[in-house]
Amino acid sequence: MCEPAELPEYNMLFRKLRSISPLSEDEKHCLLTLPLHVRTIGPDQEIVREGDRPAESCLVVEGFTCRYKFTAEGKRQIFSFHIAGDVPDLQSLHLKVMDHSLMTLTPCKLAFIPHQSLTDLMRRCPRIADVLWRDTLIDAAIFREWMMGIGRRSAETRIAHVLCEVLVKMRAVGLANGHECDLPITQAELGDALGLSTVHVNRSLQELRGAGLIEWRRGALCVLNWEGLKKAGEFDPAYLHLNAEHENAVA
Amino acid sequence: MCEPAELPEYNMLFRKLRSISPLSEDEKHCLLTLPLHVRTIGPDQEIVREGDRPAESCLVVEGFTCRYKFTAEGKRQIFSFHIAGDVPDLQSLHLKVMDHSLMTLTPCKLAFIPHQSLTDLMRRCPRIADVLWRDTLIDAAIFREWMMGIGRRSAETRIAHVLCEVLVKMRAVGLANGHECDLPITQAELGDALGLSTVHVNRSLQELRGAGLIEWRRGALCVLNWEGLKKAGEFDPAYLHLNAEHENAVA
DNA sequence: CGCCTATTTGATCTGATTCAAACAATGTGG
DNA sequence: CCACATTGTTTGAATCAGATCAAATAGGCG
Repeated sequence: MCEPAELPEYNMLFRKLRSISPLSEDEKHCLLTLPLHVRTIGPDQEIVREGDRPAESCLVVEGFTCRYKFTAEGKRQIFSFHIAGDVPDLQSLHLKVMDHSLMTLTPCKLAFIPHQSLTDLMRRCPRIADVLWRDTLIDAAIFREWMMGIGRRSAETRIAHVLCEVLVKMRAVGLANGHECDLPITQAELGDALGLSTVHVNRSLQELRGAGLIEWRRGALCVLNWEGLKKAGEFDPAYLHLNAEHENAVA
Repeated sequence: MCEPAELPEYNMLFRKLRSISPLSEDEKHCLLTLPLHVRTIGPDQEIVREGDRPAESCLVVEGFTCRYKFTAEGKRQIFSFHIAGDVPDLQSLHLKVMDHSLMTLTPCKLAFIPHQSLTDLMRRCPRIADVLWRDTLIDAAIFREWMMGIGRRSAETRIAHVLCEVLVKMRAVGLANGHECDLPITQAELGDALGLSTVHVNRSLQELRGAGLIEWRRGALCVLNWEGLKKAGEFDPAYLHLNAEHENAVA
């Protein structure tokens, strides 16, 4: 048996929160009191469904998940991708009924946290409440950035942008080495996130590859020219509001 | 001189918060202790600019405002419209640097609230902190809904949807009579919000008018066929998470 | 090997953009 | 009260980014 602090579920949560706000030792210890129920789940599984009233929130410990919803005509819009450390349905703490669904994209290890435990934690440690609120606000900032992309930017720019975003987020929680990270999602999923058809995602990716900006094979993204990709994606990480003080801070 | 409770600034804030969560008399009185500095401002004026570090948040008392940002190529994306009762930059409480700008669309009466006062209020009255957090989460839900529209719905559907949204929000704070409300924005602004060109907004509006769903002249929107417009916009108000208990609750 | 899923390519079509110009409404100063 | 400027709406025509349809190729895996 190992110490709570070493368990990957606590570790990822800690890394995530530290990436958006400095945490004291006290606050770190506070986090370790959270009861987490870990569950392993396959790819393409629903975690929470639109209309549900969850009594717990889910921390991603391993794998990739996404939020999404379907149009009346059956078209899917993906609202966000989530990586280890994220708590994609934290909002259900204050919005009781889910207005969208949550699913795994890859096999995942998820840790479920009862809302009651979160409420207790935040009462004992108001600073953590602030950090969690901040996290939901950053979520909203990312939605805005995606809106901007979908509404006003070209397919190629959009794709470059989201690739930058994923890499920076992965780096912030220590899941990237250099300019490489896992990205085990399909082009169709990327299309559903960016409001593009699979075919067009494919052709735009070829442009980015052709320009020597990226490689992306077997679920691994490798950015060959970071400055070039940033420029192609009009990417400025300010909207991610990352904690500049900590070691994994972005370039 | 009139009682604080009757001043429109306190009244609109109260109505807004009540529209998303029940408020006790105590909490209502708590709100009245907030120091507000009211200012009147013309149309098309910047309130806060991307990069700013505001020390206060702004409550819309009268008029319409919007959040927005420009692409590298100078295209504007509007992220949200804000009506009386909204506090569009509440988030600056936890995200110090603005990642987008805020401007008036019409002449406005704005009430500025120092962050410190908000922090004090929330310490004294944690329920209000919860309601404000909830408000920022509803904001995010609206972003998701707009993303869905921009990414996956036709121009006509998008427009119908946002018109439904505005009417419901106006009704929730008592600013609509029946199926009519003010909507003093231009078609160009609507286009920037929905990722459409002005020309296409115009033609799509003609469809909606032709179908007998709406009238929209001289800054006033009149919905002639609510059920029809809801259907045309695939509109389901669940994502607005309005407080069903209170009198102005939606049909 | 054979199956299933993901990527890639080609051809065609279309919703929406762009450009350009006319028209309507509102406001302003003389 | 009217000429004129300004801003917003409307119309028409040409064009294009991206969708759709259809089929071929390539990986991964039991």
